[in-house]
Amino acid sequence: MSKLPSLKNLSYLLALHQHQNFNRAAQACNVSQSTLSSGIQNLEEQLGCQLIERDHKSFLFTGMGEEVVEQARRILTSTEELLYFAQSQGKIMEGPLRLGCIPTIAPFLVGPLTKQLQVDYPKLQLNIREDTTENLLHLLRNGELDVLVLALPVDLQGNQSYVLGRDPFKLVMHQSMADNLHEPVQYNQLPDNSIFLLEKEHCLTGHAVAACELADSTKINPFTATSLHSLVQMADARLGATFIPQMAIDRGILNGTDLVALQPTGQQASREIGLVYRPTTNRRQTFRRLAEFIAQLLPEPLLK
Amino acid sequence: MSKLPSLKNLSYLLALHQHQNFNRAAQACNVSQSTLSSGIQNLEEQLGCQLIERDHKSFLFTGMGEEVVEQARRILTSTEELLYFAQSQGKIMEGPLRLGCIPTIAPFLVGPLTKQLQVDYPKLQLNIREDTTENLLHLLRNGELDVLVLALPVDLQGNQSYVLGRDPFKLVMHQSMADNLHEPVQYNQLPDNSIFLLEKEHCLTGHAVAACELADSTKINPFTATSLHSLVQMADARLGATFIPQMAIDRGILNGTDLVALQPTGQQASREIGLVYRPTTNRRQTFRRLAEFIAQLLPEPLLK
DNA sequence: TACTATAATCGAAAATACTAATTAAGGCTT
DNA sequence: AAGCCTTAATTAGTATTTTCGATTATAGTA
Repeated sequence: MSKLPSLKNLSYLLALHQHQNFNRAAQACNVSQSTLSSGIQNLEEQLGCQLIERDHKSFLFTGMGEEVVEQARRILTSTEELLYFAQSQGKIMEGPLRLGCIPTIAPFLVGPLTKQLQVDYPKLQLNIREDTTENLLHLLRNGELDVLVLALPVDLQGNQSYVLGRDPFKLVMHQSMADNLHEPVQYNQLPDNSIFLLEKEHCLTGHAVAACELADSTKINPFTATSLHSLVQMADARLGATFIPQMAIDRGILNGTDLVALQPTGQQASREIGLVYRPTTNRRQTFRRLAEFIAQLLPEPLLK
Repeated sequence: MSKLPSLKNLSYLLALHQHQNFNRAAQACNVSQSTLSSGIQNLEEQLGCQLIERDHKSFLFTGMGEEVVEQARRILTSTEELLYFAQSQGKIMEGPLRLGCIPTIAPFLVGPLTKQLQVDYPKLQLNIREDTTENLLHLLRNGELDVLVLALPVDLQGNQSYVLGRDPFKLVMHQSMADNLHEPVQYNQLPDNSIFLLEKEHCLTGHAVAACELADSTKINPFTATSLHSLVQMADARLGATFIPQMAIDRGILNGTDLVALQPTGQQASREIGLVYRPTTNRRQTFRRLAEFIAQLLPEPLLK
């Protein structure tokens, strides 16, 4: 059996991939440029294949190089997790935890979550990153985040998940608009272009349309908002109606407005909230505990 | 960030876990006992926790030690895969491939499979291990096998799978027993204790009973067989009837007997055959190709 | 008590990793 | 086109780490 590549050299390769420059990568690794350079050459020799195409001025990762980077990232992430796990002596609710959350959940979950975690698990250092589903999944893969709170269903790309609970959608509109409507609201009672949604980057848009069975796209206004708060303001300005998740309403997003929340059409007019983690993790116990913890903060907990 | 443990030291730990003896483990690693000993101590220091409890005469892995071993195994397997992948230059159908297969599939698949692989991919070195589902899954986890052919459904324990196709069950009995039966056979026409099955270690037993909707357990003879060939012989000796998969029949398991194969009851009286692999693998392309390859050898291919 | 087997320790030797300085080449500015 | 800047590779010397063989310490066994 040939000798295994060293983690050190693999980390050099990752740094080089990230910085695309030997000097900066070397700096990031706290070694000299020559060390990194020879480390990479070493690796190429051990793996018996070319990872980067060099020219005297610059270089380019080969296809094989890119694939090795991918796999190396997973190996290093696993090793870091092992180190962390051992060092924390199996204390599952202590130390840093990097959590990613989508923008249509974060503002309404993070407050109560951090507050309650502080009470129950004061040694847990929660680090939260808010971004789109797609970006969060990328960061999870790269080992830059440990766990995500997403709205399901979504292509988990090989990751695993716990289903935490459901979050009902409400059809929100100005009081004056709601007068002659019956619940659940039939959308054909609404004028064309009267429903406002978020930009399509937000998974909430698709989930709401599907869950609330809004088949008639002529009701949807082509102008999109960038946040739930914008949607609320637009509805309050009597521009039209919109879908708002119960979580946001519970956290008072409609306070100080003249908006009402009506039951929309749809067998199960709600989205599912899930906790997503790498299949290779060794922090399942932590995530399980966290899942139970978050579930109890949702409008309709499903877990446990 | 603390320094990562070295792969070498992790492999020392694995060897020690396997051999439960410093000298033998060191021999297996081709290093001296002192090297291995200090490697382990080094690892404990880096991880900041005790992995083995020592007494001057012997030692014992701690709970943490066992968990670290588990995770280390995964890391080393990934790294070996990376090495193998790079060294084979992405040639997906070359080199060694360790395949596990259950005993109710292997004898009827391996022959045609190796023969045809030899023609299409002569550089692929297929290494086959026959064992129960449970044992095979264990070997897959430990990185001692690369891929499994199993009958589904089964608890994949976090592994991933391709569904290859279906393999119908037939109710096999002596010609003289079949005379006054109509297909699909109603089991209440059969005497008590007249259906013979395999030992319960074989997943075929459960799959056949479920797929063929054999609800009445009084029909099942408590005496169990250890192989399909035994079942066939018992049926040929007019002891009773049994379920035999189509794959086995196609490969001539009934040749030279006076047995007939009847259609059993059941909406879908068949088992599913799947190819199972680790979620962390980087040989998906190989497995995908192999899956397509195996599928075409099944009675009812589903893939592609 | 001598003998065997075990794992830890120690010091020297060997292998490896690292650095600073230098080289070589391409692109940019003047 | 000359000079300068940036880039990655190379070189040679140094520092660090790894490894080994020998030894020690301990416990069980004949």
